[in-house]
Amino acid sequence: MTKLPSKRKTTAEIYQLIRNKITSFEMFPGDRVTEHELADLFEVSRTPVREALKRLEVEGFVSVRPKHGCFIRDFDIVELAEYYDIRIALEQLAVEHACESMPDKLVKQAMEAWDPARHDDDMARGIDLSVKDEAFHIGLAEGAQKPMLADMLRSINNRIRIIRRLDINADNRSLRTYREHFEVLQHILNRDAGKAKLAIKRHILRSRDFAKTLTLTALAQKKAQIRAGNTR
Amino acid sequence: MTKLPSKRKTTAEIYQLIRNKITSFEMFPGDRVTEHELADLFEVSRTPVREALKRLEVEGFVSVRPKHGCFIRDFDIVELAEYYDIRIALEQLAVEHACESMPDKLVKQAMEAWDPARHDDDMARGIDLSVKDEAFHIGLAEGAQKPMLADMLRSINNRIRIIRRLDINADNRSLRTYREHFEVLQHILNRDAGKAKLAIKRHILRSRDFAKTLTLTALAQKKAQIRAGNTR
DNA sequence: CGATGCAGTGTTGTATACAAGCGGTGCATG
DNA sequence: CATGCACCGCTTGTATACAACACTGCATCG
Repeated sequence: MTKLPSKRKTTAEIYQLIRNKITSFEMFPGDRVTEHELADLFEVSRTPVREALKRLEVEGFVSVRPKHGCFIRDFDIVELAEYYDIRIALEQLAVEHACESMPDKLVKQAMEAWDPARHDDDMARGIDLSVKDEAFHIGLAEGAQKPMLADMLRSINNRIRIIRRLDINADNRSLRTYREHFEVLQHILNRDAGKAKLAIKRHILRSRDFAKTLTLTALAQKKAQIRAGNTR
Repeated sequence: MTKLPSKRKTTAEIYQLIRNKITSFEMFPGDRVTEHELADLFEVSRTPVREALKRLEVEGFVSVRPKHGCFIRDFDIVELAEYYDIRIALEQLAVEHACESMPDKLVKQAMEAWDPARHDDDMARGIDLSVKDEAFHIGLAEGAQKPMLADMLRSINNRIRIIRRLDINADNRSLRTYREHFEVLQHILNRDAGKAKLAIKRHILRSRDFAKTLTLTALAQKKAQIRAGNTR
């Protein structure tokens, strides 16, 4: 977040900036913003703001009411659960295909990366676990050579991130993640689709429960904060 | 396609127009178009064309290379198969949830609509089967009260339609569609998730094979046409 | 003869000006 | 006092002008 002497910003940058403002709770669900405000704020014209908002709209971050304004979309925990359900279905499919066609070499590479023995070292080196985690799940679909499936998982992750705004880093669940990922990979290496599918399902279910509680507490905290210092 | 005396067109209309040009093979995969061309063609400014293209890009119809132009996206049959696989996974999920929570009333309504006895009558009345078919599949997810799942199915259908450009109407498979849909609904009414999932899987697999051959022949025909009257 | 620099042209990216539509406010009227 | 209606401001939708950049082709130099 260094503030370089305001060079001309591009649409992609505006998109990121707004997205950050939403996910970091700087803009709260239900808030209304206008294209003009954002344009002034970022010191660009309305055009790139508009394009960024369009993109954010299809991704579900905001909804723009014609001639009226742009609203930060609300979300609910039911929606989150639904997305995790969908993830289970899709990732079981990915794992199944991976058992059939993911090359041993790739599987072994992934196993190295997720060897539980590496956990402490990774943590010490400040690896961003949320990024690594996402790469794992997408990687299964890509390893199975299902690019469209991978795309779809990416877009679901985008939407989940809207809801689950916290990163997975600072929790005590990280070692468990290594173990669970490693287990899935072992089953894939053994070409045991049944076990692999079960393992990935259990893993995602656990992530879901974890994400749910985490989100609820964070949201409650934020709401309390706002209620306390009602400076808007 | 009536050509009203060119009233001012809106972004949504431009979107539809371009989309039609693509799906009807008026623009062929690999073709390059510029925003300016399209703007002139439709007699609007570049702005709405640009927005329409952005939308078409996220939906996979075109890909715009920065500062270079906009290209009609190519596709391949492997991609099609992958989407059908994904559909199987998602629709099995939808059916499973439908068995749990879709109200009897909705199921019976759908059964009425898909009663094989109705087939001839529907055909005589010129019902658009492709629309009705899509409504069935989406309807299962909606009936199970999984709006996000329904959304996802919609977007997959969009992408499948890019590839499978022909409508399902003029074929000899329509009665079979009625029977297969009816069977799925029967299982849902009986709350037999196992059988329902199997039935929907078989149904989609059959659609897939059908779509594949249909697309291949249509594409071949079109290519032959172009090769014959090479008027570009 | 080949490679490389360089300018020209065409395309998208961005800024700005103008049009159109919706909502709210305030006034007039019953 | 309630209600309808007109006007005004604010917001998005569209048009146009300008900027920046990538590719192409040619000329020039090794």
